[in-house]
Amino acid sequence: MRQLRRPAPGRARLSPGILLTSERRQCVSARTRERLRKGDNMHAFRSHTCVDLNASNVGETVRLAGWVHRIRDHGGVLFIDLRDHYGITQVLCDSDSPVFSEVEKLRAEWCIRIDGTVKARDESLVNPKLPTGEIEVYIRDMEVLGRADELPLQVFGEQEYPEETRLRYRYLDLRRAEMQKNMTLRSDVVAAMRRRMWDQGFREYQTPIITASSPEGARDFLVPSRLHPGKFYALPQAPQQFKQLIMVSGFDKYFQIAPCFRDEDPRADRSPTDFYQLDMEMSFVEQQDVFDTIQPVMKSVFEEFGGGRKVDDDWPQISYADAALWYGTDKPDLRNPIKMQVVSEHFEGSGFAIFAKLLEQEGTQIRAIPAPTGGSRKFCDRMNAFAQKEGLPGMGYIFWRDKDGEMEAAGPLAKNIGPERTEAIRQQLGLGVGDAAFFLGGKPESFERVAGRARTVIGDELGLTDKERFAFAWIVDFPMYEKDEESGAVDFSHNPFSMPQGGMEALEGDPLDVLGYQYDLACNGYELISGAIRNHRPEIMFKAFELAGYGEDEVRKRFGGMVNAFRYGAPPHGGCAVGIDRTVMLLAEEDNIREVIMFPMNQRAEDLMMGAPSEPSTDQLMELRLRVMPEE
RNA sequence: GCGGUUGUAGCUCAGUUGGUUAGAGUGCCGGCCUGUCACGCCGGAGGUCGCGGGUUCGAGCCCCGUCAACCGCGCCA
Repeated sequence: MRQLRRPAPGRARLSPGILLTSERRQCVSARTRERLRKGDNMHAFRSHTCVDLNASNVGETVRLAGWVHRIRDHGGVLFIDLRDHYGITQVLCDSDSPVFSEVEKLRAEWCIRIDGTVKARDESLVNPKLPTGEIEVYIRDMEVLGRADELPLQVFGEQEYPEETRLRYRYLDLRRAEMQKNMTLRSDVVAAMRRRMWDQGFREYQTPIITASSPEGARDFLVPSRLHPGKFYALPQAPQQFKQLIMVSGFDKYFQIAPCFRDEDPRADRSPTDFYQLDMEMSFVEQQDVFDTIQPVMKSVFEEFGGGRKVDDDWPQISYADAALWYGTDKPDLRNPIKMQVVSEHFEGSGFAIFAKLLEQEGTQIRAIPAPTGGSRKFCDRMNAFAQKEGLPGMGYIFWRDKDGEMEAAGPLAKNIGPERTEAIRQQLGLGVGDAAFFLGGKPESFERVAGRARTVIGDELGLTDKERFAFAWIVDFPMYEKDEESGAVDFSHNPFSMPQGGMEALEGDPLDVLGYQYDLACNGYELISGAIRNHRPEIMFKAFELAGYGEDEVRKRFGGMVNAFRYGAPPHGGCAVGIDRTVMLLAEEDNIREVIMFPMNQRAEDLMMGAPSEPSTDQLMELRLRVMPEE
């Protein structure tokens, strides 16, 4: 029987038996079939992959298959870089070869099979950049397996292409080295996550993809029901309720590499339509138990696949309130050492009228962003311009410089508030000559986010942020509720199924003071994990929903399945979900999530390659008893 | 829905103060070349300067509108 050569240890393996023999017969050429009849013992397409051959194979007759990566035509001799998933082998051909005239016609990205002899390269001709660089294969036979039209994008080289082109011809884009690397990295990361969850006693269980719409989250994707005209299924935004039901069902430790579907507008770090989570849930645990379980999984994945970048040992737990104050975001980048501070007292009744007047209003604050080494007017003006671009009136600043051996505070603010207040601020922030500080005022929610972005830009521009590092932080104590600024209505700020800290008693007071056992993991400015200890007590859940304006009937109607389940001995439980796409994005050093997804949607949630979304046929609509409303 | 940036050859980009026939590199096609590995050399094709309107003797360049792409805001329990 024809056999593939066993790949060398440590190399990627060729999956055996991709096609059954009978199927394989149909896709080989007449010429190959002829050869097989003659007792040629070779596999129909290849005896080795394009990474396999080295000096030890010299003299062997081999068969290779792959894509024409690059052709160098010297007239009398042709060099071809033959590429497959595993590597590149230089094959060559001169006018003595029986197939020279056919090889001359080859073009980039044609898929071919060649037979040939492995030859040692002269020492001066060895290519140290290739694992196969010691040898080359002299072509004695060649078969075109798949011709290629003129290419809309080159596989060879590092030319950049518009994303529209890349997505429309994704199969070509994916042939490129960078994408092959990203996709195999992703596969390896997922395998590692699975292995580590199993090692910790978790089992993987599947949950439905077609399910019921769940309110109070992102927008659902709806699926019309043919058997129940006028009714709709929904694709799950996450297997949230199912995993909780798995806990009620007594399985103790669950995980799943779960697809999640949300009909939301995309961002660079957010895929529209669908994305993947490492979803996990466990029974009889408190918050710290969840951290202790998932933290080693994440840490080891980052250590294994992080390309040698440092992975912090200390993962601090920071309250949501502190994160907002210090970093202006609930997903801080701790590689950036800058911490913001409240400096209101130094501006109360000061000569800087804008801030002094502001502070007379209820709920206002002045906060400072210290900027060590940022002490030049040029830099300060640039940051001020940044704040204006972000929609703020501007950012006041003070910077400290040396004047005749004495420290001098400069900038418009320093003049207005006088030397004593300026000095007090400097001492509070721990700054000195050559440093600067920026100031923002108002109601925190009005400037916090811009302040957070300014902190990031300052850290980047001053080179304070260590890029060769993964810095993690658990963000804890999220508020259960928030008030809608316009309507004044109280609603859940995060997961409505989270257990409020303090239980039933806590729900008797001001809802806005209630914190939840709800947590995120931030890494380098991205939210990688979100999770919670769940509310498994029906009476507390009804109360929690009541505060957000949902009556018991409403809750039963919408979450009836889960609420009922909690009446039959629900265990305390909690868990979290890891954003797989974002994790891989960080590991691959990409800043766009589409670089680590094989077939992503574009920015308008369209698949240009497959043509999604598309209009249904009239028959399909009839069957579903749907009619499309014309556009206004 | 809103804001920012970009839009010139298949691709990456240049294009001066508004002034002759809009360029380069790369890719493509043809020719030459027996040691290249980003091969080299010669030649060629390839353009509705995103689209529409305006100002002007004259617009790739200025103005207005519009479309598309990306990034961000809203949104993302």
